Amino acid sequence: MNIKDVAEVSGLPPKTIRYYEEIGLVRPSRGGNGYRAFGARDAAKLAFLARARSLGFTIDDCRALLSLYEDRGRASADVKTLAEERLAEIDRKIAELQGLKATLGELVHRCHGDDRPDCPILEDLAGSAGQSDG
Amino acid sequence: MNIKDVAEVSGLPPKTIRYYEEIGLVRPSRGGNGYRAFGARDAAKLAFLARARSLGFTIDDCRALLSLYEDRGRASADVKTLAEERLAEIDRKIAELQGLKATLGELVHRCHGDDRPDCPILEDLAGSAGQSDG
DNA sequence: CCTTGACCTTCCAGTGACTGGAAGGTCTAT
DNA sequence: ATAGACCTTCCAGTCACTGGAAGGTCAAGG
Repeated sequence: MNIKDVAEVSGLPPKTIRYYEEIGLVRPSRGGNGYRAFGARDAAKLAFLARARSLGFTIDDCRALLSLYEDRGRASADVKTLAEERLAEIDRKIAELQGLKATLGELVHRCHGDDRPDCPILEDLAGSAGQSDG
Repeated sequence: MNIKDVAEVSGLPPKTIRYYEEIGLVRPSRGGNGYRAFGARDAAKLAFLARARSLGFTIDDCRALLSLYEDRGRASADVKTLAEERLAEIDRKIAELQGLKATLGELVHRCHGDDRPDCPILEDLAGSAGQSDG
């Protein structure tokens, strides 16, 4: 399999696959012409990576996950721990975004949004300072 | 005001303030010794930037917001539009994270997390491919 | 054999928004 | 004079790619 085929199978762009080789996530063999030659196991690994990345795991997580994935004697607890950490981070981000949404939503709600210059959004951004008209 | 003072007033680290100067967001004057000299208006501008960034506006948004902020004849509708776009993006991100959370949460829930190797999380990541034991 | 065009290769640079660190100048107090 | 806190610039790194240039390879068609 050349890189374009494995890209289609795995759902990752060729550029990303080359990058993953560069950082040591995959190690495809090479043909006599210098082309990368991907086997079914490479393809599976890349699909695994694509899925893990899409679930919000970092590249470092993926590295750990991959070695767990390939370790027949792994403990599922190790995987679960990683996933729980990711979950906690996702929760943190959601909470942060909801805070942002509340603040910004309130500001938008209070702004009449017409052709006059007075605007609660700018007033909030300016805070208590910078109200001079200099 | 030297950079450290304006950093304390605005809540932005000195490095970030230098960066903001580099990209043209602020233009502090300089003393005879080459030190940046920040006035009250610079401080207000930086505080404005800190607040806008913390609300999720990009640097480009901030640029637009700043020029609106300094334009006495602005239309509040322009500000509102920007804020609404940011709000929509926040909503998109929240939805995406909630999807992630649902999927990952379900996987975590189904993983017993003990010292045995079988793990629904890895099975999901692997998808239908790559189930060989080679 | 030659051309076309799709593929492949490597290498370099850029993204966003900083952040860290090195090397060196300035200020203030003692 | 010296210490230490501050300031300056410049370069490199972060994260995970992504774009593009320059050039090599392959398969099909004439």
